[in-house]
Amino acid sequence: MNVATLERVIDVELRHLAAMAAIAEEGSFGRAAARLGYTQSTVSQRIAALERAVGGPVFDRPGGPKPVRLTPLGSVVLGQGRELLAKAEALADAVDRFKAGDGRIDIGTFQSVSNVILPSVVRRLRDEHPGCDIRLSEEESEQPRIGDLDLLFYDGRIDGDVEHLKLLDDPYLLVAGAGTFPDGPVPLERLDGAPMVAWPLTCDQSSMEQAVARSGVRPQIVFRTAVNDAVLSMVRAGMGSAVLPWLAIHGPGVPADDRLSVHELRPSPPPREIHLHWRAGRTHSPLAARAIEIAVEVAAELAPPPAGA
Amino acid sequence: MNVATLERVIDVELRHLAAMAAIAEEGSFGRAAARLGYTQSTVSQRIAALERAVGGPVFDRPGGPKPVRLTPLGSVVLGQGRELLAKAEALADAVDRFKAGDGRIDIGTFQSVSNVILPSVVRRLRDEHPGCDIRLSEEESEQPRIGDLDLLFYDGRIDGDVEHLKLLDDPYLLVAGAGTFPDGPVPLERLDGAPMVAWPLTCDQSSMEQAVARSGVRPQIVFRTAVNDAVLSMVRAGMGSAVLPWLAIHGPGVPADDRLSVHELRPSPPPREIHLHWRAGRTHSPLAARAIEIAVEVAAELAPPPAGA
DNA sequence: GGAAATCATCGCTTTTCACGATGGAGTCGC
DNA sequence: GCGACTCCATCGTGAAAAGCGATGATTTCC
Repeated sequence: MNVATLERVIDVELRHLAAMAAIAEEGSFGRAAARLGYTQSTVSQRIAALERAVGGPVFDRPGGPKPVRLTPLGSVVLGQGRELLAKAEALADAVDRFKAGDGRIDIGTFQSVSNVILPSVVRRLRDEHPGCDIRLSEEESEQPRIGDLDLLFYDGRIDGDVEHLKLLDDPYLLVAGAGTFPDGPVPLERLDGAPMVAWPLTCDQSSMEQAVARSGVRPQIVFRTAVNDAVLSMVRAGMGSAVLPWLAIHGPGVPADDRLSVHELRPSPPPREIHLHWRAGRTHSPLAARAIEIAVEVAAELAPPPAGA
Repeated sequence: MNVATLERVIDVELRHLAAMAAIAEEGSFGRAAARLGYTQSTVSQRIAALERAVGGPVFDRPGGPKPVRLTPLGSVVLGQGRELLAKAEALADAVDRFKAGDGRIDIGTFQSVSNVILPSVVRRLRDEHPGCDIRLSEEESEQPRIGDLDLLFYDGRIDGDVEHLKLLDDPYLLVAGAGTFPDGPVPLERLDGAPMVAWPLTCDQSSMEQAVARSGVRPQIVFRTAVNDAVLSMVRAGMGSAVLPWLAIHGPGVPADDRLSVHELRPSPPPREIHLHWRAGRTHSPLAARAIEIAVEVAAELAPPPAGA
């Protein structure tokens, strides 16, 4: 009960308890040693160390072929020790599961930007790791924050300590009601003063409109909505044309529609870049690492956006 | 995920986890080291060992004055690790409590033999160790078994692998209705053919009666009951006399009674010996060790039985 | 760009671990 | 009884690890 003893108690080690449990089950130091793959003398010393740590004998050794038996102190130690060993095994299991790719991943996405990529990523990730816990969050704030997210899809730069990977260039195209413009590329200046439908000024939309404005072209924005289908419907209805990224027009989930015609712009505004972000200097979980790989694959598999064509 | 890794996971040690927890709380290897009383290089190596064991980094070290941060793997390990540390602390507490004398003790007693000693023992033990868990069992079988009992009071020999300690000699005395015999010692042969009340033939009763019989004296047993008060009442009622141990007559709880007279017998049968038994070769719990001491004290404090007087 | 803070690494000493061999203690069978 | 057997403790040895102090590399802040 002195101080030395109290300090000693924390010196119990998992090996000691494992040896003790094996002995209690086998009834013999030697058999326990064989089971654990050690020699008898090693096991004997481990128990001696354990007994030093707890401050008293944990086994009575009758000698001869009689099995050793727990002392009352030994019962206390082993009772708690088994729980400790169970927790240790739980830790090992948790680590293994983690390394197998189970676990949780938090992915952020903003606006409807990444909705053509993220579903495929999620589907493949779930297929590979059925036990994983994928959480998506779509913050609608102007300035996205990476916060505690593992990964963040966004089409612009994030401030803060962030690394990023460009998934793809998504060029802007002009969508107009069929017959509004002749087939083929449309000169950008044709949009000056033209009625247009557009997304709100978030994400890359501002950059694109600023680029257009720098060319001296000032379209007349007659309606803004974040709902992509609404934009296309308005174009169909003749309310105006729209400049939209390739993915928003040809992406999965956008049906072909012969009431619309799509044109390149000359000169073309700089394409929207879709990036995948994560906090700098952070080690990825296997799940996050795989998610990045999958995102790259998915981006590459999308029909290659007409780079300069 | 290979075999080597799997084997490694059980190599996590409590010190590694303690270091990890301290670092996670302090945000720095160096401060954690100071808190734990080690040097920074030692803590650094402990974490390196832990990372080897779990197969990956548990902290991201941004470098410079930025605090280190858990990796996803680190979160998993620390989450489980804290539980492990809590269990280890629980083990230490349990050991300390055990050594302080808390815990459980199983005491066996048989017949009413020890009922004058045991209550005092229990009272003193509870006073010293309020948290202790004292369990008494009174088996009524002919042959007492020590089983899993820590201590067993009995007035005879126990077979099996048992050590014992003689608490006291309890001499037999003759109890008769006042006036049945003249004051002073009574010759044993006066009991030949005399009506007598007696205990059942358990414990030392058989030995005593056999000893009497070997002297050629054959009393007439007119009633047997294990209830001591009933024996005395029958003697008072004139049904006969009785040969009872000193404790059964003068023990606590037996009121003085001038309708009874007590005599020594000449020759006196061998005294009943009250023993305390425990399984041979077993280490006692502190509680059991103290109980033995107390039992000896209590036995000594009983008014000394008239040895030969 | 320099100062400060932080963790990793190296060389070194001390302690611990694990082994094989030996010895002492107890049990069982003849 | 008396040897054969089984069991655990201990000793000596070599390898591994813990712990320390000093040094170095990297990053942040001023």
